[in-house]
Amino acid sequence: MARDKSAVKPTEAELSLLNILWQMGPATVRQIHEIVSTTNKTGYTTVLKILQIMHEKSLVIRDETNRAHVYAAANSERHTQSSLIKDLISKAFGGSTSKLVMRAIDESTSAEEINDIRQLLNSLEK
Amino acid sequence: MARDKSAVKPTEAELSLLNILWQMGPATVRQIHEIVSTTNKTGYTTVLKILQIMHEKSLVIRDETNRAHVYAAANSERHTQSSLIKDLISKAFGGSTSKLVMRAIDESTSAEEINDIRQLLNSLEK
DNA sequence: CTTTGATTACGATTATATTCGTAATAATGA
DNA sequence: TCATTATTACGAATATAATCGTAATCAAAG
Repeated sequence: MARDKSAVKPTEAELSLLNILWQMGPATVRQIHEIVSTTNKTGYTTVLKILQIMHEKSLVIRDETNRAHVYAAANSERHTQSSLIKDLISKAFGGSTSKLVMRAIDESTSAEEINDIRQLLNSLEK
Repeated sequence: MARDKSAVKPTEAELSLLNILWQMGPATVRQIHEIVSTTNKTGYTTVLKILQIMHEKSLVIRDETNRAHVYAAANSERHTQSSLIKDLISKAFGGSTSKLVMRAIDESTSAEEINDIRQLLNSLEK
């Protein structure tokens, strides 16, 4: 049976490519690899292969019109972030969002970020 | 070179055993397996093997005084939760805690949980 | 002491993730 | 056309994770 698309969790390497795609928008392997190689030594075909696997998993969509295929994230950054958080909340926080938030905020959290969170809470209906 | 202990991230199977250990306190393989088998069909030796690997990684400590070794989590739940969150924040939220909190709170978050979070914010110095 | 049962140790198997070399293919321009 | 270059396709190698069967070991009961 085919795995439910929404249940697909990107691996670490896949997530790093998604981050690039969310930032750049649709891009070729070459463009993506250019960014990747600024921070690590991963080879071109490695990036290509990961993108091909991501395509099989429907984590990215691919425009094959031109010789150099153009890849784009299949899901929004927001959607993916939500699913990663939900996963972590269920596996490490007994399903409690507030416990996660309590752990997320610590001495290293800047006053600015705390303010942002305060404003978010103020803007809630509940 | 040996991997930095604090950098060891439990795998999914390992985290599920840690959850049990945090809840039960120190326990034998048999006790742990008993809990595990209420929710899935994992065999006894599988649980044993994972615990042995966790011991090598220093994710658990082991009391070998008796025939049946007694395992306990090496790090607190709090500490582990913090490190898992920091990891997620850096890999999926560009290092921004407030972005994570914003995604964590959604329509499915209960009013109680929101209140808990409000109280946490009120109790902060910043 | 010896048998029986429980436990740990070990190694093999399977699955997934990551990496990259080489081959095949397509496009370009000389 | 044909050689060169860029790109994708394919398959293999390595690493880690997860699983479990079997062997070795130990302890308790008889």
